[in-house]
Amino acid sequence: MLFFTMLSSSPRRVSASVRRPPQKANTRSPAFNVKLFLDSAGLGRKVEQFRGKKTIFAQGDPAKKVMYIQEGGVRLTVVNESGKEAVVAILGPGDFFGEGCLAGQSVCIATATTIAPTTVLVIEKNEMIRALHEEHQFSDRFIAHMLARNIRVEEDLIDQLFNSSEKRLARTLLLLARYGAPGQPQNVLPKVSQEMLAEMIGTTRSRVNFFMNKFRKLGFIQYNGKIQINKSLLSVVLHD
Amino acid sequence: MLFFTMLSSSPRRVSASVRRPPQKANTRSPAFNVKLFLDSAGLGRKVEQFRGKKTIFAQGDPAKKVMYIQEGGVRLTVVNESGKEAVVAILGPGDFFGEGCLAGQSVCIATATTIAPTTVLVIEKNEMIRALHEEHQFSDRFIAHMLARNIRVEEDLIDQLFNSSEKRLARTLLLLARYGAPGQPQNVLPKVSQEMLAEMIGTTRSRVNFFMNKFRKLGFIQYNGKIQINKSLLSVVLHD
DNA sequence: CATGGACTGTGCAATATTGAACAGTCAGCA
DNA sequence: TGCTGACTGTTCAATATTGCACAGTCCATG
Repeated sequence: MLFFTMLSSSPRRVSASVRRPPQKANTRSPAFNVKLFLDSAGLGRKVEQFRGKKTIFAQGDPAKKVMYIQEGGVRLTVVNESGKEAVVAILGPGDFFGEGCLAGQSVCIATATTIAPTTVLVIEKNEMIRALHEEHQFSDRFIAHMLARNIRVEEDLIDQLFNSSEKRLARTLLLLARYGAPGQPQNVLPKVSQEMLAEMIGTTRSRVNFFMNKFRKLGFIQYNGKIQINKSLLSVVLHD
Repeated sequence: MLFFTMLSSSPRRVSASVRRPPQKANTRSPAFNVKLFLDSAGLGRKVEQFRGKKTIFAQGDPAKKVMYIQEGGVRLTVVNESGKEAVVAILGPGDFFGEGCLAGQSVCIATATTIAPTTVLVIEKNEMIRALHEEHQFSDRFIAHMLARNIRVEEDLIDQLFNSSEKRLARTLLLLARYGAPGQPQNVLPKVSQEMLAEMIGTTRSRVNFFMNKFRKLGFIQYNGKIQINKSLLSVVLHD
């Protein structure tokens, strides 16, 4: 599961992607266990574990490995020349990342940071290429991942092109609600600061604060400590 | 080659993607000819040709086929509830599209329109899945395509998150210059209207007009009939 | 030649968005 | 207890952006 914990608020951030619920990626090939496959193929011997918020790789690092998330969550961010930061994706168990190197990218375009206790399998680029070429099930699985990932990024792009920050905020709140906070009713959000929300939808805290208060006045959300949303009312925002 | 011709200007459009030069996609697996492969595998028997601007499939149509562009160019667009239109991608020879159905999408999320005389191979979803599973070279090729496509969309997303419309315009002009107009020096752009530019970068014609005139005053571009750009000066805009 | 269609150039009022500042709340901690 | 850090609430002025409307240019076509 993902926990949206606070980050050291060094650079401003903007973002666009909220991970869809993990089952999407996980149930695509229910009969195929990537971890088992990698083990038996002699790959994925290398397992790395991270506690808390650690950097797995940073923007600009040489790109030579593909990662597979076994457990936990990872955020991919990119920074501007001016120090602004954008969250490109938030990934969970069953997702690959760092696969850009397969397409010839020699350096990482993004920084990968864990956002929860996380276990990843590390696969060398060359091993990955070989496995993709030789192992049907594995390449099927990877293709499924890329297709899903692509759809996700495209949705984010379309969201940015079409929607006002008000709608993007409403959409993000609804997406976050699908995770729920651990042990809370389904309409309670995991802990997220307004600044984090601003990063996630690609705007400023000012704006988020403005809309959060607006939504509150209109009864779309309530909060004191926990953020609760009224899904049906919030959905209305999305459709004008 | 791509020609940026005018469209009937029915709905307003916003967009984000300018196709990178075709060689990128085409040289990835120089030894492998998708057309030949599909022929020999008994796939791709179905070839469709389009002259001028035709709709290959429309948003909302049932999604059952994957297309492979042999020749020409295709634009993918999405429309809003409010009739606004976004150009999600502009594709050329060697690109696949409609591959969303492989990930379980039952209807097309985008409309595919040809923007030049175009030939596409049509592959049934089931045939595609089989070929991907069984033919190494074909799945390699497809993975390469998906990786490249993904990087492209991510770049567009990052561009939207970070950049002002002024920078996006500058970036788009530079990208367009890489095509060049047929038979013109490399700094002459293919024919594009300001409205089209607005669609491509996700803003309004007002804005584009404003910046085009600004760029002209500053000597970054000239035009009368043909748009010429000064690459080095325009690049400066990108880096503040 | 006259017309209509498709663009560009302009201007402008109505909004939307940014960026920064400052006070107030709350929890953990020396 | 008093501090500090991390948030939220609330301002506000400076810009940026949208959405029109209207005139002027160019070009193909009847």
